Amino acid sequence: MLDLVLLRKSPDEVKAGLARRGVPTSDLDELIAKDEEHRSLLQEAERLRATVRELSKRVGEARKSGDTKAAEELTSESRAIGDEERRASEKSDAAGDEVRALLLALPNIPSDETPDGLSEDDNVEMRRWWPGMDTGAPFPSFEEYQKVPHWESGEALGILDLETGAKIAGSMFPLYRGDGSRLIRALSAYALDRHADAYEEIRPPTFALTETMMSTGHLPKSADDMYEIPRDGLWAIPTSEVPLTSMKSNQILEEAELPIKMTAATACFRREAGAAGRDTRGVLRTHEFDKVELFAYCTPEQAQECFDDILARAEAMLQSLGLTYRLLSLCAGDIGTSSKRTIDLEVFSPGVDRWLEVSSTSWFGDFQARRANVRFRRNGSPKFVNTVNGSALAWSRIWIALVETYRQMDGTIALPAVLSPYLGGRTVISKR
RNA sequence: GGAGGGGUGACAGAGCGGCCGAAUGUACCGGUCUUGAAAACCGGCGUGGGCUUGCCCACCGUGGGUUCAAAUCCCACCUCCUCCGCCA
Repeated sequence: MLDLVLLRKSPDEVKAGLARRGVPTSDLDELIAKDEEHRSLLQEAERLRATVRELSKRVGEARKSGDTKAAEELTSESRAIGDEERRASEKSDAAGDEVRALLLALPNIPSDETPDGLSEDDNVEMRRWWPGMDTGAPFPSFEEYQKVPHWESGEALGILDLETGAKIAGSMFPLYRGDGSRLIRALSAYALDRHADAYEEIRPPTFALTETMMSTGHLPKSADDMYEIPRDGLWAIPTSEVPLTSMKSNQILEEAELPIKMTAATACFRREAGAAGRDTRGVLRTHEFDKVELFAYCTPEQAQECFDDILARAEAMLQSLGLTYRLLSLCAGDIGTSSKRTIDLEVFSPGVDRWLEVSSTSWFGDFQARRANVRFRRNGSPKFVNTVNGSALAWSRIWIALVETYRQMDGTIALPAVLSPYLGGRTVISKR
């Protein structure tokens, strides 16, 4: 949520910032007008309420001194003003709700580093990494036996069974089996262990209340992209960013506690309503996937360090797995609603011959903290914290890259040695 | 799922419908005393909002209701604890 005070003080700055994401100036003018209306209604309601309180106090005094007649007069006067106050409050509250709804619908202001542009075509590739790059090796040219899409090799090896997944839950709900399943589990364990030095491991609930979904900015905007359980007022989380961001909601932290860094491995659920029919092969895009998230509550001054650390960890994991990837700086029109700045990591998949998003690191400023009401005490007065998060990493697409990149001529898959401790000492997946 | 008991400021813990934004204690901040510290003593100490900066308004789990007036009474819900039942 944007700072309403900032909008009042420097409307032009806010307008210019949001224009970069395609938000029309008229939206902000509407909000400013509604805010002014709300405040004048509020003043009127508060003035009446103060009168009622004053009169009520005098009723008590009159009663105590035995002046029944005065008490009755004051009571009826107060009653009349009370009715007036009720009507004024209703108007004021209604205007306040409208202000809140308008404010909630607005996205965050992109940071200065965020490149201009309105669609993903305007994202900026920052750099690429591939195994051996440091020692001068050229960008990898993959062998023919690596250029087999994972849905073919996965089915052949018996580690991926999309048909059965679809039978159980519908299409785009994958079913991994045998070593394919174990690989997912290994990746989560490997990641959590790597981050354990600085990030507290959390196993949060998989579902979250509507209010919780609001705090990250997933609601009200992206309701169609999420699975809802209306009977219980719950939503399946699209990322563990949701529960993690709300862990300290409505709390005032001590500045000395910050930054608070946490990591979580959870399933993530996405309806992919806007992407229906796209990337339907294999596990390129699925309704459910496992992901390890890195998250930090921090001061504004710490945000850059936290952002850099999360990005560095995501990159280090990709490098340790020997996968080719690139960094994309998302443009103003492509960053998420709540984000000020986002860098995506895309892994190269030789079988599909495409770059696949496997990580997204974002700085949110105080946008989410304002919604979740997470503050810290500085010089005695509370301020909103900053939130930063990023995936390290999303496994279904890492699974793709591993299965394709490490496919051998004989059709087996020889995985990197770092995973060996998590795969019972083995690194080769072959047909069983 | 059933029965009972709780949810008040950073924490603990009071609070006959009006004098309660809320006693008291602890913690915290400032001061006195002290070579220094501790102790003692004195003072301060919630959050948010509005405007004419001095005042006004809101907040005692959440949402309704009763009343001239609600932390206090009524209803619903959430949540925690104890006991019973069921259960991975």
